[in-house]
Amino acid sequence: MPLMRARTRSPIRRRRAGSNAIALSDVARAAGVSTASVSRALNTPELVSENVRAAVQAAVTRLGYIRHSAARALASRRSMTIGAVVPTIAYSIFSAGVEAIERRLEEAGYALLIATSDYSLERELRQVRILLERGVDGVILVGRYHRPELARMLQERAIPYVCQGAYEAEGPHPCVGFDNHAAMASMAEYLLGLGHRRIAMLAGISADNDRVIDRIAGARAPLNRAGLDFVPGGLVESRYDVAEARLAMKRLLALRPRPTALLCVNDVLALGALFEARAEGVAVPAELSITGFDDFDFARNVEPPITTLRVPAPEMGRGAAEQLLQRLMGQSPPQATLLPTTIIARGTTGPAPAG
Amino acid sequence: MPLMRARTRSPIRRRRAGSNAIALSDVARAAGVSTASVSRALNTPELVSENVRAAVQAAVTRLGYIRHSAARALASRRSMTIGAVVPTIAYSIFSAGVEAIERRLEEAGYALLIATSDYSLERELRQVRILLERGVDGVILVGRYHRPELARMLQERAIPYVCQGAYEAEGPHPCVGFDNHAAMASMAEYLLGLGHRRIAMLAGISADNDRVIDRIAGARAPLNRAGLDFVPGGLVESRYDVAEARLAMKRLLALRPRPTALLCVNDVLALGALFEARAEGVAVPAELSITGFDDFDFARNVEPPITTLRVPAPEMGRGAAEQLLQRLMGQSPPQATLLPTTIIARGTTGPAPAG
DNA sequence: TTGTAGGCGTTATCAC
DNA sequence: GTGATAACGCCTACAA
Repeated sequence: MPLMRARTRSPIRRRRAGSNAIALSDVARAAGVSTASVSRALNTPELVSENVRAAVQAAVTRLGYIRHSAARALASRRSMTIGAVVPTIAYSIFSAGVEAIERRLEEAGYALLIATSDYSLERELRQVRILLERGVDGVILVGRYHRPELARMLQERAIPYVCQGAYEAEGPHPCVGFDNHAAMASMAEYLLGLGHRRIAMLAGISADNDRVIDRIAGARAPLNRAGLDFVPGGLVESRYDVAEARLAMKRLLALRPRPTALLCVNDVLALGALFEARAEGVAVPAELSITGFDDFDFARNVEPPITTLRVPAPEMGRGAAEQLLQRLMGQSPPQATLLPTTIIARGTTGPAPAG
Repeated sequence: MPLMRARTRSPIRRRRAGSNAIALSDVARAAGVSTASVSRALNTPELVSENVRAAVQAAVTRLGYIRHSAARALASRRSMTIGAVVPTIAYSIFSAGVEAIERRLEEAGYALLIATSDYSLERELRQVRILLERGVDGVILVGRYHRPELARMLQERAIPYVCQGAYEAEGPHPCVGFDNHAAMASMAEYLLGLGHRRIAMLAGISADNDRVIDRIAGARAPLNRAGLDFVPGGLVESRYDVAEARLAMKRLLALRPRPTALLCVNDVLALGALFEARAEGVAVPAELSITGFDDFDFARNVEPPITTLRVPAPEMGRGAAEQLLQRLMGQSPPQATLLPTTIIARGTTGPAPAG
């Protein structure tokens, strides 16, 4: 009996440093009930008598007890935490989405761990690994493209996930979003309808980015159907930054003959294009029509207000959270949810100039 | 020996549902070492032999082991998680700060739990309570004003915290930021120096918001020294939203005689003011000078570019994270860190019109 | 409805 | 440098 020996040798009970915080057992003692009852009173009050509930409640407030979620997570095998990986939160479309996710999760008692991928799928994968270490119960991603290991890791651990901001009816990933291809196609058709034939495109960096790729292809489709394409040299990529967009726009404005219309992949790019056009003395929309994408705050307030396409960012965030919560409760929501987008015609577009 | 009895009764070892994931003990078995050695190989590799390190490493990758941070948190009494409460992440100044915080924390192996207060101190307090339940090791807040219970809760649990975006040399809270009063005072002096005497102010909602209050007082100070004040009816509050700012600006433009200069509490408000002025045909800066605050992306790109005051948002975020990390490592960084701001004179300000 | 007690996956203490 | 093994604070199957 080596155990006895050990006990005999060091009769003083071993204690780890710094366990000073009030624990559930302290509440139990104060309330004169068992720890199980305290746990139940806190988590499933309907399973406990009125007396116990009141006593526990009183003890909790008196002692200022705060639950220890690491211990809960360990024992219950659920962390009540969701992870989200977004490209950046510095662009209002994403931050609006994240805020919506957070609000919905908060209602359900979940916390949100946010990580940024900086538009890199490799970094996205690393971030998901970190989120898994953190024991998230579910994951929210952006877009259709992901490293194959990512889904594998998630599926192996049976961690539900939802991709937001894109839509793919038959795709491998659950998603809630809109059809980027169709949306941009409708914008291109709108320009064609205005009589434009010389059309250019200011895109984001397409590497790793399905939304950009879909939007470029979406713009091209109706052009091709009309026997057209972007003007030669008329497809330029730029980071999502007004200053960079202006630089890219410089190149587009140097094309001869100049395009009469420009499709931008988002509103930041459109804003940069608009500023640069104005600085170069190019009249918008008289000489050049410009379209945005997203409908962020400033789109409607610049002069002229930007014609753009409203993207349902908060609805997507809320929808993604909702779908994840349903999965977490064992339900089977639809694999893909399609949200609508609308073209908002404002002041930066007009009929193609004559000639 | 009741234990023996129990064992005899149910000889099959009890197993909780779903403990399917690979645990550290699995790695230990695979590597042929003890769990203690695995733990050491992972956390303090310098304390184990090369052999053990290699064997553990191999087993980890072969099994696809991922650490269980709840268990780590429980055993080590540190969650390696920091909480941050910001008013909103939908405004680029805050999202830039949050991104900077996140980057620095990531380097140090900490995760960031983000919560929003929506500019309410009450909600901020609730969010901190939730963060404490989550077992955060430290907290980052915004501003000087907080509910007294907040600091008490944090101090009771010895959770370090830092307030960001404001500066108070002798204040009760550790902080890293700049002096809102002084910054806005310098802007007011700048306008006085341009000869303006009829000055108005477009402020944010001042309730619960020390930054707004400090900036209003800061603007007033040099005016008062010059025997002036805002023009009657010339102090208006608005939410941080371009549309709302335009509404507020309408009232300011209706004042007679009209102010010749307007101090805005941030760039969003300045942008709204600028748009509204233009819509009303008021020439900026010929008839009216407008100043912003923050220097967000669009400030330099609108036409005319906005005169504003650069706020070191990423530096504050990084600095706050840094200071917290130091506290977590048992160091004692300065209680208050002051960061510089600079006026950036651009196109929305000019000399006061004659007469 | 309530209590008992084992186990969740790690870390850290102790002994070697 | 390494191994054995008590905690860590809570949840929950089971028994009463």
